Parts: sequence; C-alpha cells; structure tokens
Amino acid sequence: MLELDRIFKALSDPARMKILEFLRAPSEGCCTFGGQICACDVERISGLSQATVSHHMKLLVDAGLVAAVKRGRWMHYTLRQDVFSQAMSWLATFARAPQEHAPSTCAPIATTQ
Amino acid sequence: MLELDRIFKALSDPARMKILEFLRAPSEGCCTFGGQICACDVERISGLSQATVSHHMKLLVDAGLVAAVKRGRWMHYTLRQDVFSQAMSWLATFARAPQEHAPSTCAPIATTQ
DNA sequence: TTGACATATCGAAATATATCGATATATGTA
DNA sequence: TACATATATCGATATATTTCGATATGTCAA
Repeated sequence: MLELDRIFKALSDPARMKILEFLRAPSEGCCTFGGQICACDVERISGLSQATVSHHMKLLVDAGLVAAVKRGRWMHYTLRQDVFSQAMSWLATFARAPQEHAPSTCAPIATTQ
Repeated sequence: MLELDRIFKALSDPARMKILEFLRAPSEGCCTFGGQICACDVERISGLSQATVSHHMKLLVDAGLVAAVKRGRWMHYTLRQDVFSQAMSWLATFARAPQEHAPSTCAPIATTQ
C-alpha cells in the first residue's frame, strides 16, 4: 500500500498535473511506444527543462502514479490506474454522507455558552 | 469551479489529512455543534499550536474542502462533500481504462531505434 | 572505441511552506 | 466598561520545493 501523503503531494503541483493529463491523452505525433509516452515528449509539452522534467517524473513514479520503463536510451511512462483508484477510495470516504452526531455539546470547560 | 491545484495542495500535508479524517469522524467528547467541529478540538487532536491550526484550517477552507461557520467566539467546521467529489471526478479520468494508441512511432528525428 | 544522444544527478538560487510565540481582533460575561 | 476567551494575523525561523545549468551515466551507432 502506497502512502497517500506522497500521492497527494505528487498531485499538488500544476506542472505535474499537466504532465499527468498529457500522459492520459497524448497529442498526435508523440514519440509513443504502444501507448507509453517518451520523456522527450513530456519535456516538449511542458516547456520545462530536461532536468526539471526528470525531477517531476521521479516524484510521480515514487508516488506510484506513473510506471516507468527504460527502452534503450528512452524512458517510457504510463499511468498506474490502480493507484489513482486508491486515492479516489480515500476521497470517497469524505464524499459519502457523514455519520450523524449528537445535536450539540459545545460547552468548553468552565464556560457556558 | 474550484481550482484542483489548491485542493490537492491542501490534501498534500499529513497534518491536514489528519485534521480532515478527524472532521469526518470526530472522537467522543468533542466540542461539536450539530456535527460541526470546533477549532479547539482540532487543536487538541492535532497537537499543533493554535496559530498553526488556524493556518491549516484557512488553507482547507480556501481550497473549498471545509466550510467554516462562526458561532460567537467559536469556529465550527464541516466537510464539503461536493468538493471532495470534484477531486474524485478528476482522478476518475485517470482510473478509467486509457484510450488505445497506435502501436508505436518511437523514432526521434534523425535517429533509428 | 569514440561520439552522439537520452536521461539522471548535482549544486545553487528563488520561492513556498510549516511552525511557533507574540500580539491583535472579536465576542461573550461579570 | 473591563476582563476572559476563541480565533486570526504578524514576524521570524527552519525546512521543503521548484527550477535550471552543468555534469555524470548509460546506451546506441559509426
């Protein structure tokens, strides 16, 4: 089981969100390999330097959101759907109707309200 | 429509995740008001200073994840389920089966593979 | 083996974040 | 009004993050 911490951390940057959206729906003419996206394309669409892209991809892979395969000189990335599902499951517990509570007990010690 | 950016940013801190989980399922003896949680309880369960809790709650409210109501001297918080659902919807587009791609076109300009 | 190229790592700078103590603000109570 | 209390804001510090240029590493091709 992965740490949700790291998953949400990885999701919390605009550049990485953009990268993920690109991996989900790469544009035409990309250097793909069976649906897997090359790092060079991520670099191109993000407008970030090669070093920065490498850094972001590492965070995404470490968080488990992206799988990386090296083919010769090229890295190819794919989304890990199951990990997105894990994050969704956690969020789902907040989206559901909350359990009921006692009407009120709001009376701090030694104070009346 | 809220910014997902800020939502995931707000979710990306362990202290805030703990606070959200507390708001979802407050322990017994809390200073609740109709299911709404008092800031003083958040302070107590998080072990953080009052100033720090105030800061975190502001981020959660700004992100839209939490609604705040002031009752006299007390702030009461509740989860905003719809906003959690929004975050889930975005994640759902990654959890679904990805569209198919052409088998491969991985051949960078002026290079063979 | 040598050179070209894709990616990773390093070091540094700028910015953001988490945290707290101190203080300000607002509100209820005596 | 004056005081106590709940929360917000300020200022400061420590740590983390984002970003890049420079350099290292690994791999293919000539």
